Amino acid sequence: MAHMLKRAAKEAAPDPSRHVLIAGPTASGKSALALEIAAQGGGIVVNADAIQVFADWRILTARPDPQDETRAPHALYGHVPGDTPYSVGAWLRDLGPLLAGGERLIITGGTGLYFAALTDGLAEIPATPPQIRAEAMARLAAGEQAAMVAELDAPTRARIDTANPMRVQRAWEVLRATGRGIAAWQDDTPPPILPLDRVQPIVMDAPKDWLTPRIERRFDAMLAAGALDEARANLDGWSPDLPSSKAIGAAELIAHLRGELTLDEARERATILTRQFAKRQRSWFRARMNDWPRLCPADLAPASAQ
RNA sequence: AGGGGUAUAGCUCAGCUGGUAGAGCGACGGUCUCCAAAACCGUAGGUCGCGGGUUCGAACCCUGCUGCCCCUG
Repeated sequence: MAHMLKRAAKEAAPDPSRHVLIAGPTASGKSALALEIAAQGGGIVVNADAIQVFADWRILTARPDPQDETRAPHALYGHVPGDTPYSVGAWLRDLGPLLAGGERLIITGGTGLYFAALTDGLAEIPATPPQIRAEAMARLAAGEQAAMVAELDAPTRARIDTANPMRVQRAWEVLRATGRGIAAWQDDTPPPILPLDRVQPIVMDAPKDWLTPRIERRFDAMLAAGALDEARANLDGWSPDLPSSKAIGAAELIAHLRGELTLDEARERATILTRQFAKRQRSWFRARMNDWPRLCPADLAPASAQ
């Protein structure tokens, strides 16, 4: 099996001078492939996952472990405190110095939006002042979504999903903070930092029936690796509003420690959420990365491996 | 064994005085240019435990049976 991985790495990323992009759903074996590619051609493994950037919940978010980190340099993993807001824009900015460093990057993760920002570009919109975002969230909480939609400029209103509070909030705060509609900003999106034709992209095409049991096994492996101790360490002062609290399973493990869920219930809930998340990832990859070379991880990893 | 209760979607349950069924969760599909492991949209699925009866018409009323729960022995 290991030689299958070696061969796949060689075929997927034959040019050691070019950056590699590895996208794939959770638990699809991206990290193993990234490490193999690094072993063959060198490079820094760079995180492209919105939640693995956070320092807390290392085990639960399946970040590379210390042993993995001895096999290749890693970047943008766990470099943000769990209570600090983060976003695609922040990630692109963090990526800048790495790209300027000249070393080959192996950008690996499951956040489709991050890859889209990288290969398609991201509108350069000034950061929203915290007070304006707070106002937007307060109005949404007050049930004023329809009114906020009505306040948007027409092009933006036509473009965004007005039923989606997150999108309404974003569009509203951009208009409010900059005086210009988000649609106009997006129309001025600069060229991408890494056009697809300058990198070696790979998307893991993991069959659902192969992935589901892996997701379940991985959650048990996380528990065995100390996920509950991690939850215990995060218990004091934990809040669902913290940026890192979006890690799947965090709320469930905390609830279990508080005696609100049995461990089995927490496990059941967390694995369901993970499967649903993987489905959303596959939707994105199918729709937006159709032109990326596909790699079926079922062909190169033994079913028992995690 | 006797008394009482209950049986409706994969799961938990709604369904007023009879007009052939709904929700939440799950499942499945999709959307998404700055909270994206987020948020949102859509679809499917039920011989209403089984049989008989009353009625123009039964998930609902009557009756027999079966399963489960509680109480008493």
